[in-house]
Amino acid sequence: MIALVDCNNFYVSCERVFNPKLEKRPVVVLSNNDGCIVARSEEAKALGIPMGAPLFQYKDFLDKHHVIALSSNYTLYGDMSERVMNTLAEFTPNIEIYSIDEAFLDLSNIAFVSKNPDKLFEYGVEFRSKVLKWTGIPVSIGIAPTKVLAKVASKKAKKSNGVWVIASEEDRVNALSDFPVEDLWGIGRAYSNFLKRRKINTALELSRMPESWVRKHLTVQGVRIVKELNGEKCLDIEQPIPRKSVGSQKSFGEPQTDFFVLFNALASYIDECAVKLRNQNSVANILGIFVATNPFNKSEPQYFKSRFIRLPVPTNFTGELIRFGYIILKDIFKEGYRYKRVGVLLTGLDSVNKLQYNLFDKLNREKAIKLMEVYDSIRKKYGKEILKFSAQGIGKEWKMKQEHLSDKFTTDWDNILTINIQSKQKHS
DNA sequence: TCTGGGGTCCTAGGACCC
DNA sequence: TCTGGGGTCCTAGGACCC
Repeated sequence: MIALVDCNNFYVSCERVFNPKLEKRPVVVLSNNDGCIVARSEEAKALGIPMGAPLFQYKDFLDKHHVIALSSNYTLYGDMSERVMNTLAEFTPNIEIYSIDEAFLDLSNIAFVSKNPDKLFEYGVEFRSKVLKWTGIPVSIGIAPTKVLAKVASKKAKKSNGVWVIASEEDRVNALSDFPVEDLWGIGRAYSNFLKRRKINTALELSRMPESWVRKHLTVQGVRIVKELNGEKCLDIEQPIPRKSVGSQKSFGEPQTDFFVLFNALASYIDECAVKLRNQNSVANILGIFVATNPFNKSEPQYFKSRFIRLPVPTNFTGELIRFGYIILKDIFKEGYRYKRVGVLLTGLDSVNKLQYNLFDKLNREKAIKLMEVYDSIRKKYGKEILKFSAQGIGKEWKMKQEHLSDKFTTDWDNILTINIQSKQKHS
């Protein structure tokens, strides 16, 4: 059996751990630049605030209903996620961290489960209360024979008491018969529109479609979903593998027109990516850069341009990547546009060990590697702001908007939580 | 005026290799 | 008149996930 553990309203729950005033009140967390609503408490969902709604369209509504809006604090969420995952890993080493707030667990090697196969629900309940106690984060747990069914079970769990088990054939048919097809893992908007046009509305109905039909219209991924819905395992608990690409793109707080402002931002994004490459011992063969205006602003001239190059030597050296980034940006940047975004994508990743050198290489690679080791260790110890490439600049023009940011409670000593105990009783 | 960011997988066509 | 087969890489687009 497989368990899917999914944190409830994760970003909101992280904020609530450190700010109890947010309990039982409608709370939303915003995307970068305070642009869209990307997480909602149950109270906020009950008010009918949709996922992904632009903040400016809902500002009045939020004020009217006293909804608290917070900027996203990824430093905090990342650290809280690690705590949750470490707690899960205490139960079984066979765990796949699927996203910042979700993990699949293989229950087959857990002694209690194999000894008491009929007590999965009780096991889930205990599991859930342990995670809550240890981390402060409420989770939902779905337990089933396949990943897709475990996903279904976890959604069911969210709407009941936090735990849902699909064990028998009867459980399976019951769970799928009223499960909307658009809520299935792997069925997005395009596919669900397509299926509904053909009167396939529930997961059970989809599970009964012939394989050839599914293959034709939903590709092999659809076939896997259907098989898993029928209890046939197609998707394994996966061990972490190195990423195949690393990218970074961010909207500016304000539109930018100056080449060097774009270049400063680009250099910063390249640095972020290069750090990720070094952390997983990868080098990139291909570097891609793009620039874009704001596609929502129909009244302004639009411009989007991207260009990819193959690097002469695969690399993860920030300085070298910035140098090539500059050349590409020079090439694709056009004067006279109000740019909203610049981005970088590094692909064709290889392991450092497979590195092929170039006969005409002028860079002292050994020195570059040592330099980056020092660079990374200093920044790890004293924070990312302590040391930068000059190309990143010191300007704040392009930085994103974060007007309602909470503190880094768990990762910065200066932000550690203080608690004022106020009591009327003197000897409490 | 204001609309996120970081990923994966699949398909299909064309260029090119031997 | 009749013109193969097996493969990779690249690009672009579309779908999906959180």
